[in-house]
Amino acid sequence: MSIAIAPIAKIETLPPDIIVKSNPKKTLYIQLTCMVKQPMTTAEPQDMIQLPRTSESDQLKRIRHTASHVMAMAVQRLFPKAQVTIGPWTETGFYYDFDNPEPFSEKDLKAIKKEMDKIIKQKQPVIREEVSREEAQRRIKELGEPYKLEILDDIKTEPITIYHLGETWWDLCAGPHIENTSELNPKAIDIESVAGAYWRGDEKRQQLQRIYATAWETPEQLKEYKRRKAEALKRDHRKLGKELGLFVFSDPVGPGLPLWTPKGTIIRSTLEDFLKQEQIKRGYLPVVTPHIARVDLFKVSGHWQNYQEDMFPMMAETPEAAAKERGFVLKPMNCPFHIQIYKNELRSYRDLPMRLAEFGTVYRYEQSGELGGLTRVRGFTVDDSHLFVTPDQLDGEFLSVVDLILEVFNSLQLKQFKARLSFRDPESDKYIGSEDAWNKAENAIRRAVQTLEMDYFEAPGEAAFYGPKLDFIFRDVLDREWQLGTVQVDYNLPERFELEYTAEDGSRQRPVMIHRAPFGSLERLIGILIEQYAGDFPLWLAPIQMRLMSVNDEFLGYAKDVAAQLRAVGVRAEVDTSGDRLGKMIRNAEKGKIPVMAILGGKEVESNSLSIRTRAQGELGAIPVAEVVEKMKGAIANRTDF
RNA sequence: GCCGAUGUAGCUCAGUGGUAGAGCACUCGAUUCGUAAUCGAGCGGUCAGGGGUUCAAAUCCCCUCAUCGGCUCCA
Repeated sequence: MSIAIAPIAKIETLPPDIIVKSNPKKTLYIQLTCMVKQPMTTAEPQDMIQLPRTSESDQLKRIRHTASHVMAMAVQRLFPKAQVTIGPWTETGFYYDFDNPEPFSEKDLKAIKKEMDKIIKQKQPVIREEVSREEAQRRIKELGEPYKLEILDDIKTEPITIYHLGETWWDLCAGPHIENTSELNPKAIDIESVAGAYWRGDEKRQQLQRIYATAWETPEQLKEYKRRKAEALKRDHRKLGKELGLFVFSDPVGPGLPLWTPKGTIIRSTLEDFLKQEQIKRGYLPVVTPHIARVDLFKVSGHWQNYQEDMFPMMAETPEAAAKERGFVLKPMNCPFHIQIYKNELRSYRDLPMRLAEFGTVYRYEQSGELGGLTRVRGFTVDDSHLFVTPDQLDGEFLSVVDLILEVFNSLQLKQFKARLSFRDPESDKYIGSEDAWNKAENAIRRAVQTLEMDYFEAPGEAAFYGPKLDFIFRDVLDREWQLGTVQVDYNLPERFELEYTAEDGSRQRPVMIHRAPFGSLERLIGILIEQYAGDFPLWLAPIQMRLMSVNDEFLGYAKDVAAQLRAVGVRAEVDTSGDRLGKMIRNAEKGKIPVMAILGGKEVESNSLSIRTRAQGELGAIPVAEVVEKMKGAIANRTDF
């Protein structure tokens, strides 16, 4: 079979992520992300000052390596009991992890910065030395720093390089460094924050104190970096969501359980309607399933065994039932429900592919420290669909799902993302199913991204326990990465639930499942969208699309009349009846980020027109009402601007 | 879950042991106004919740809850 894939609109991937994580498991991930096929550039606004990225600037690497040593030296001068561990650069700065009996306070950070400035002024030379493994071990033992011994064990090559800072302080380091601390500018360095971090990223091990800091070539770069950070904070979806009244969290309801206000709900349902339309075009079938089910359902799927800790506790009618694990649970996934619908009838190959789709709300008991805004919540809605396909249909269906997802991103102007092939970790035993099934599934995904000529990277160990995934990763304003869309190939759940269809020759065959969600989570998507648009939703998504303002209340009747005409054709229009002066009404509409404003007075009433002002373009002058109605209708339908 | 910080009116915030404040929002009154803030008055608080110290606690101490920054986790 062949499938038509629409040409993919220009897609920019995020630049490779080279932030070094303390978790050794993630080292591989870091290296692989560097291998994105074509290095892409970030869409930088026309800023006066270009900020270099550490990964692209040898000089910044040197500055940050040395600055981290200066910081570690300062800490050990002020806190003699502090042990040093690792201190890598990141894309925007560097950090250093210390084992200190007491956590560092804000005051300590200031003192550390002062001490750093002192060290820099002392013009300490940075001297590279190569030593043998034995010599390195001897010196570490002399110092009494056990963490360094562990680090040494990880360094596989010889000789071992040591960097000295002045006469007494040194650290294991691969470099490169600058030659003298006098090359650092204290005014281009800043200590930012302190946080706990586990040694080697392992929560069972010692928790260290991580100090985050940043260092630049010039004070101007530091200033610009801080300006951008402050700028980014303004578009934080938690801040904008509150200001624009899109959603709220309420203590009595509980953490991680967002309440959607009317304005936020309009955005939600508009997104839902948009995707439902796309799905109808592609032969999806709508289903609805309940929020709870017997725990047994999730025992068959394996979720109970794998994720019991992360599910809301089971509801049982009696203590006896609870003891026997007989009860109901809030669903953490929709797939077992859709599987039951599939199983309700004996399916023929003629029924396949069968694409069951639902906006299904799931509940997961996320760790308290993980909750945050809309990006990580305990109750969220997945634009979930499960495709039951014959093995022959797998490739074609997979491609058409990815095509849909890219189409969705394109419509939402989500242009920057990374495509991650989340495969199994060959070392781990948490995965169910046969080697053969996994290979088939992983190859299907690889074939798809290669057919589509997408930029992608492979991430071993990131697969779901039942199958590999193609994940679409986006960044928030604080540069944190979040998974939105996902497509998963699954041979295992059909096996566990004993799914079948009757083939052409009359034999019983097992279907393959594709799990897919373009949005991933409606909550997370809207969080990302708010930040992406900085609250300025495109016209078709804007909760209020037009506000009409009368220069005085003499013409309110006309305003209400026109608003009714607009609403009659599906435009979300409203009238400002506050009685405020025009300037104030405009200010309020601008602050509310309403895309189109219509001002009217005697002149407009006389000519049956509206004076249009858009947020994007400002004053457009008087336009006849009929034309405004048509333009609004057209722009909303075509998802364009007024 | 772990480390740290924070929690005062609907919102943004001031108030370091001695009578709870400001701006905006809201309500009322006046103003009828042409492209980002008209003027005036009024309403509004168990200072997150609970316990303790003190003659006296928003303020000091303890516990709980929530939020924020990290770490860990993420079907």
